[in-house]
Amino acid sequence: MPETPRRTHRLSGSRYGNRPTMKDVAARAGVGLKTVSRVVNGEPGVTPETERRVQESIEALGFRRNDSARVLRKGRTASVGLVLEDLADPFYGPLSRAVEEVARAHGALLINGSSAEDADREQELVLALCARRVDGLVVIPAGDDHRYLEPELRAGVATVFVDRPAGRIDADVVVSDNYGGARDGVAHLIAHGHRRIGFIGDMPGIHTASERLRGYRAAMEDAGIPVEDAWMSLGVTDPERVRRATEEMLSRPDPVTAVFTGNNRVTVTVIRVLSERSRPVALVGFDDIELADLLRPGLTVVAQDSAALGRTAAERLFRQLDGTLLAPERIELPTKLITRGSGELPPAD
Amino acid sequence: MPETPRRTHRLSGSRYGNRPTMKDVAARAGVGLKTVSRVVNGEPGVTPETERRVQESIEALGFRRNDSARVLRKGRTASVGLVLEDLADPFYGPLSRAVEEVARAHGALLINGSSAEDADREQELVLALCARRVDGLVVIPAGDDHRYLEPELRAGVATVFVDRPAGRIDADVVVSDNYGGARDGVAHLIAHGHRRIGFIGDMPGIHTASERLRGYRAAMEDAGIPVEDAWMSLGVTDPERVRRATEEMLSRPDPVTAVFTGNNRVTVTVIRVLSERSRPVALVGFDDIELADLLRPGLTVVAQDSAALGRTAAERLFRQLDGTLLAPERIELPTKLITRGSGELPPAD
DNA sequence: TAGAGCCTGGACAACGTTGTCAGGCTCAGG
DNA sequence: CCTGAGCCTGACAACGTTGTCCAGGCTCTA
Repeated sequence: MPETPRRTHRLSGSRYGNRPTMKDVAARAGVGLKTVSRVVNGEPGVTPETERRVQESIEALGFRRNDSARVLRKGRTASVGLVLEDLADPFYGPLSRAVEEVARAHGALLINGSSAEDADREQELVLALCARRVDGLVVIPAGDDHRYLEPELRAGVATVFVDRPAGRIDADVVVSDNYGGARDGVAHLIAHGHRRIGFIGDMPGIHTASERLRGYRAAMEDAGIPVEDAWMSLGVTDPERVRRATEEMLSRPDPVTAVFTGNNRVTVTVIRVLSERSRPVALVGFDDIELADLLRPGLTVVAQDSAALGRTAAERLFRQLDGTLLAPERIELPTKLITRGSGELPPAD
Repeated sequence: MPETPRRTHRLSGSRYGNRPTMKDVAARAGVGLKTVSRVVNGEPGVTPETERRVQESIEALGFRRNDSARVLRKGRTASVGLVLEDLADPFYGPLSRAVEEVARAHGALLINGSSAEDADREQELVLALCARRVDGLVVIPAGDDHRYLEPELRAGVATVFVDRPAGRIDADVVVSDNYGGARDGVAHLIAHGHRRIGFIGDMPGIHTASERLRGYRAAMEDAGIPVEDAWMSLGVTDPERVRRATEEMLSRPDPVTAVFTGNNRVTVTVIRVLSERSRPVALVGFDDIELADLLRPGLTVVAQDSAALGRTAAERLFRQLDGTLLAPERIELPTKLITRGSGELPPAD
């Protein structure tokens, strides 16, 4: 990481960090160093009069305790790290916020970083957080090998993986029921008379994607419908390619009459494609989308509760820190089918 | 803040934080402490052979440098703080991500917190970040008095306010052209023949809200249209009340034929109300919304570029840290009118 | 009035790292 | 063989805080 060595000063001559310390406060108040510490931390054993003098001194100097030093001494940082894929994705906003709320309730701050779906960057971020000695880590994995975390786990850094399981280590995991959700969603389409159903999802290397694909296959098999390869498009996620994939499925001599989309980004693009066509095509998407109810037809989705994922993970994290928790566990949260119209369209054969 | 005093241990007897230090690494490798430091920091002056031994030792022990100690020594934390209103709001996701990207380019981590639109909580968060000695702060203000930051500014903590100006202190500010954007949006409605135009926005105490209201009034005045009080609904933001306010405007003997909404949350609710009515009502909203193009009619908006706000602020922050920057400045980013249909509906008189 | 016990305050070490500085080694040149 | 230059290496202090421990002064009682 690039350092910034040179630094001209914004203020006259004073060094950066030339901030008042407890020593300065003590000198000004005419008390000992430790007395200031006691006042700052609300410890007992200080006369009201002394306390007043110290407080006045703190105000006057604009003193703020240096938590780096405190952490060094105490061993706990009262901060937790969150590594996710992309904060700008509407799926992660509520998740992050939920983690933050739980952290706040435990008096901890949240440091977060986006891995941009890159395993190396994930590791770099996680290790940077560990170097800062966060008390705990919530990780939405990008990579599939997390053995690099072994020393941290051994050292007692609380760790919870969310949305996707950890790779090659034994750790707490909180995930949605991707398999069951997808199966239900596809079964819903089948129940409305569809037999030729397309699936557009992410690379099967991604755990959530492969689980959803598995759910799709299971629903089809349950209904005794053989799946044709041409109905599935995997690893396709950028808008242009999703568009092409969708159009191909719809232009076959035997076109699909319904589509199941594997995540919110894919869903959005497919909606665009379908909205340009006259023949109605049924659609169920994985992940809810804002305004889904305002589309015509309304969008039927398999919704996962991203805030609940974050909350559950964070609560588990702090239970690890309490020592309340023993063995790593895998928690699966249910998904919910929300019908709004697009999934209930009959096949246009 | 509540501390968690008790703590049972996850691992056998070892204290938490009983992690290897440079001293341990040094002992195992049979070298001096400082030599380890040199290897860890890539400083020159270490024999390849010595370096190898040290590296081996680091691997074996799972050593990670303790950045708290490092920070204490060096004075810089290589982290910046971001305080915003609510990470779960789609407006802030891209903003936060943009700040993170710039920080990353400068080798810094991002710590963020949500103020939940509460001035006390904002201050609490900001001071917590200062206690951690973040190098810089990006703040989306909830409160309107930031004099509590004076000691930090004096101490050289880089600070940039975004989206709304700072209160009672002199600091860098990056905002959208709320006034101009609203004026353009309303003028757009007027240009399409509307004269009775409603405005639904947040409390005028919020800077962005009052600026947008000012823009509304200006556009009306420019067109020589006297504004009636009943056309304006201020400080109304929760869905139920927005709904009522909208319905009242539309049910008057002289109903409004168009509505200008002051932020994305209001817009969404108004869309819902309008979609239930048969008579078409024109709508222009402040802030873009995902899928706005898929609605029928498409939603016309005054869009601000939240990522650009974040990027601009963060870049300015690091220029402060470079010492490149001198006087605090106010930067205004333009907004963009995106026409998609709802704003071009003619008045249904 | 003296002694016991309590309350307040402060001196000191320690946390893990980095900057400074000096010592020891090697090697070339005289 | 000696000297000096140059390269590695490590001892030590310092960063700002908190935990431990002790001293001094006070109050209260016998």
